[in-house]
Amino acid sequence: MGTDKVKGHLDVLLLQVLKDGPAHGYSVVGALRQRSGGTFDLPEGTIYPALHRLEEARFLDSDWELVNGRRRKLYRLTNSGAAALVKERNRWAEFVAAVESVLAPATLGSA
Amino acid sequence: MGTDKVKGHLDVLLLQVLKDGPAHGYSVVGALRQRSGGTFDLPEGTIYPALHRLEEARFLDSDWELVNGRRRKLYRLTNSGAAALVKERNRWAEFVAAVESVLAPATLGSA
DNA sequence: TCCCATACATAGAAACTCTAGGTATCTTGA
DNA sequence: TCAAGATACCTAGAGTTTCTATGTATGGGA
Repeated sequence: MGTDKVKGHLDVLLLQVLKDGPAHGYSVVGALRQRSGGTFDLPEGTIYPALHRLEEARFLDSDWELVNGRRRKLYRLTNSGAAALVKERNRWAEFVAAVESVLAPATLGSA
Repeated sequence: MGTDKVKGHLDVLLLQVLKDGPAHGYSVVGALRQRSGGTFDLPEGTIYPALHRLEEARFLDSDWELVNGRRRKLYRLTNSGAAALVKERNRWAEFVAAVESVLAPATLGSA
């Protein structure tokens, strides 16, 4: 059915998590789950393509790591990614404000 | 490019607007624009199919009106639609809380 | 008379996320 | 030892939503 939990806001979430420190994809899944209190329990099939997309947009770059015989792709926020994060956070704030003002009862008078 | 302003939250918005009084599609466009302070300036191609979808889900029902020689389809919230609105508003609140907690800086300690 | 606002509608494109698979390594426990 | 589960990566295709583009029709104002 496509539950669609993040509703088009994945990018801000990923950029923010990576702003708080470099991380690899699999750990980002856990970070989002923890930081959202379990609400964002996203499948890997959501995270990996999104990270690729952000890397291609130059908002992230990456290096391969080898830890205990397992390879990891460590992502880091670029300067351009940090700028994008600021922009995306502003968009988010605007978006919330707009929805909230629609959800506010009309009877109170909008003026 | 697909600006995609409402990001999967159109339904709450429509249900709320119609909860505040019956309305026809074209006027809903204006209502959303006004109540969102111009942020949600949605094309008719977004609104009409969404209203059809909500009507098919029994959250709305409608009657044709004739006003000044122009026909209008007046939509009304059903009881089931009112219940859906409550549920959707709760979802929205949860969603905002989850995003905000991810956007809060990790350095403050999540515990 | 022509254009704009009003008022409806749909088809197809585009974007995003999820489902569902696949590979490989390390650890733990039976 | 061997199976299972956690770790860690990946992609193709489906599904949903929203937008673009287009079409029809009426009423009013310049």
